[in-house]
Parts: sequence; structure tokens; C-alpha cells
Amino acid sequence: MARKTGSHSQTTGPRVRAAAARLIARHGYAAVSMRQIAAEVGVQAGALYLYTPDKQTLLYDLMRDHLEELLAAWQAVPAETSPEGRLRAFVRFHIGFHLDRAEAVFIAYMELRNLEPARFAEIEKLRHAYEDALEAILSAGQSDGSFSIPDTRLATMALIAMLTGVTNWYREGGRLARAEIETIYTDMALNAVGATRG
Amino acid sequence: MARKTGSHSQTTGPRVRAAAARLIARHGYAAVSMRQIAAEVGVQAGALYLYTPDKQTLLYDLMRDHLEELLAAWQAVPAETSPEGRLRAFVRFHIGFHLDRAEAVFIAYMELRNLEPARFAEIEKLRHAYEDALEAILSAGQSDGSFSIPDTRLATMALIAMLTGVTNWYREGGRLARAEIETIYTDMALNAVGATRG
DNA sequence: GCTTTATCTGAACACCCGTTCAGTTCAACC
DNA sequence: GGTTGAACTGAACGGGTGTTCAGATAAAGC
Repeated sequence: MARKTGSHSQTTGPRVRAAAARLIARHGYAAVSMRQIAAEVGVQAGALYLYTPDKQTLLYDLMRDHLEELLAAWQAVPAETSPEGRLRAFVRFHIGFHLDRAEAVFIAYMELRNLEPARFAEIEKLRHAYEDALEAILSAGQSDGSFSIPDTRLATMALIAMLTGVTNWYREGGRLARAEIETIYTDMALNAVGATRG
Repeated sequence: MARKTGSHSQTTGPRVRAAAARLIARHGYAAVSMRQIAAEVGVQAGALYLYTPDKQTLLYDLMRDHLEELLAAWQAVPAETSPEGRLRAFVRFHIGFHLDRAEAVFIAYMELRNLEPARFAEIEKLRHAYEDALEAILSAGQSDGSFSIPDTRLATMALIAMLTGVTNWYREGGRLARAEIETIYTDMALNAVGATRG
């Protein structure tokens, strides 16, 4: 036996990444073997190396793709003019995007230490760019007086941690619907930055 | 060679746990081997089994000890009467305690998936008890009108995520002193729950 | 000073790891 | 329909894994 009937590089590649994402999110990068990923795809371990040069690159690609998609998706959100409107949009976007991609979020936050320094820096740069998008909103609100913020960087980190935390407890079909959660978190975020509501 | 000069169970046991905590926090449970831990202690791998029945129990003990210490430490904080005072005390306590134990915090949050179900449930119970302590404060404030909270459980999760997030970016000797961070986070937390300041 | 015993070594156990590669198979093209 | 080349297998490589245990050593108690 060698080549499977109906096999295609175009379908196997994505399936490898999907299986890796699922397994790594569940068990952690170090705890998942290439053989486990291969078994999930229905292939021998050696075949994975047609789609990634090594295990760590597979992880790196998952993280980079996730963060680039995050940045692109936020840039695609229609721009609001007022800081309050922009913050409202950010909160809804952030929660929605992250709940849709719980696995990728988990990996991008937890597996940083398994990257070599250069790649770690690359991923951190992308994350930093996203944080800067929120900080720009907070700074704008601080400047025009619609927010009251002692330190925009601190508020940025506080809000992102608060919002991302939703992925740790949210379960589909739980007590609260996503829209309700987004609304409540939007209010808490606006309150936290001392928004003078209008 | 066998027994080392000046060896003691009383000193080796804690050193094993300390080495395990340091290494697991840095590299992750699955990525750290018993031989690495032993080398850090200055002992052969086999000797570790005088202090733990197996690797997973070592992890479990670290997590349980951390959370029990957390609960005990909070119970030792002098009780405030008003919800606002209690929330202020909680924020300062939480940030201070967590910044003092960055390694243990990291482990207790990231390595849950490496516990067998029964132990996972045990750790989650302890964490839940701590969350309940905050929720009780928020409920009290909601009842007496000093806070404005649509959903106390949501607010609890939001605040804990926000506060614990500090451990991800705080560095000793950084731009802001701990007291400043605690003050700013206290204000953000009070704002987030709609505290009518007095 | 001798015995006891807690502490630790070093080797072994069976198994799993990431990665490579010669060889096999099947789809696609001429 | 024969040839080419992409897709994949299966075995092997050197090395690491958690854990066990007989034996060695040094501290503690008499």
C-alpha cells in the first residue's frame, strides 16, 4: 500500500492543520505527537512532512494564520467615528471572533513558549499590533474627553484580558446567549474606561 | 556513590517541588521530564519517587497547594463591611497575591488538561470557591444598590480575567509600580460594576 | 563504634519521540 | 495506454520517556 485512492494534497494539507489544531488545543503542543496527528488525518506520520518541514513550523503556522486573520477581520469591520462607537464595535468583534475560534485562540495564547525566539517575536508583533488597535481607540477617547483613563496601555491590557476570558467559560447553549454576553461586556468595558455615555 | 553528604528529605522534598514549579511554568508540564527536574535538584531521576508517587501527582500537588494557599490567604484578609470596601480589598489582594506567585498561577491556569478527571474536578472546585468569594461581594453590592450589575456571574468572570491578566505582562522594575497598578485596576473594577462612588 | 535506616545511585524496563527515506501506488497527462 | 511524478507507506534512526529496584552510602541512635 502507498498512495490512497482519491488522495489530494489540496485536501490533506488543510486536514493536517485542522487535526493539529484540534489535538494541540486539547492536549497541548508538547503532549501531541506527529503520529497522533497523522492518525487523526488517516495517514502515516511520514506523510505529514509533505505539508510541514517540522512540528514546530506546524504550530507556528497555526498561530500566525490565526493572528493575521484576526487583524484582517478587524480591519474589515466598518469604522465608527466616535471612540464610544469604536469601542462598542471592538468589544462585539473581539468576543464574536474569539468565540468562533476557541481552539486557535487557546493555542495562540498558550503555546508561545514552544516557539523559537525569532518566531516568538514574530507572533508577539502581530498580537501587539492588535493590542495597538484597541489602545488607539482608548487614546482617542482619552483625548476628546469621552473616556477617563489614567493609563491607556494598562486599560488596553485589562480590557483584552477581560474580553478574551470569555473563551474560558463560554459554552454553546449555556445560560446566556452570545448577544447578551456581548451587550453586558460592552457596558462593562465602557464603564471601566469611564465612558460618559451619550 | 549513593547518598549525598548532607542530604535530607526535609530539604529535598521542597526543592523537588520548587524545581518542578520553575521548569513546568517555563516549559510546560508535558515538555519537562523527570530527569530534568532531578538534574535541577542535583539528584538522579529515581530519587524523585521518594517524594512523589508519580509525575502527575507532583503537578496536582503544586496546583492544589497553590489554590488552597490562595483561599486561606484571602480568608485571612481583614473583612471590610461595605461592598465597595470589600471589592477594593479583593482587587488589591488578588493582584498582589498573583504577582508574588507568577509561576504557580501560570501552572494552575495552564496545566489543568494534564490532570485526570477526578483531580481536574478537585482543582476546579477550589477555583470555583475563590470565584464565589468575589461573586458574593458583587451580589452584596447589587443588593444594597452600591453596584449596578446585570449579571453577577458574568461580572465575576470578567473581573477575575481582567485582574489575573496582570501576571501576563507585569515585569518587576517596569514602567508602573505595583501600587499604581493596583490603584488603577481598583478604579477600573469599581467602574466596571457601576459603583456609585462614595 | 556499631548497627540501623533513610536517602540516593545507576542500570534497566518497555515504550514513544521527531524525522528521514527508499520504495510503492495511483492519478493525470501525452 | 504508457510514462511521469505527486502522494503516501513502512521501516528504520538515534535518542528520550516515566517508572522500578537492587545495591551502595552516609547520617542517626544506641
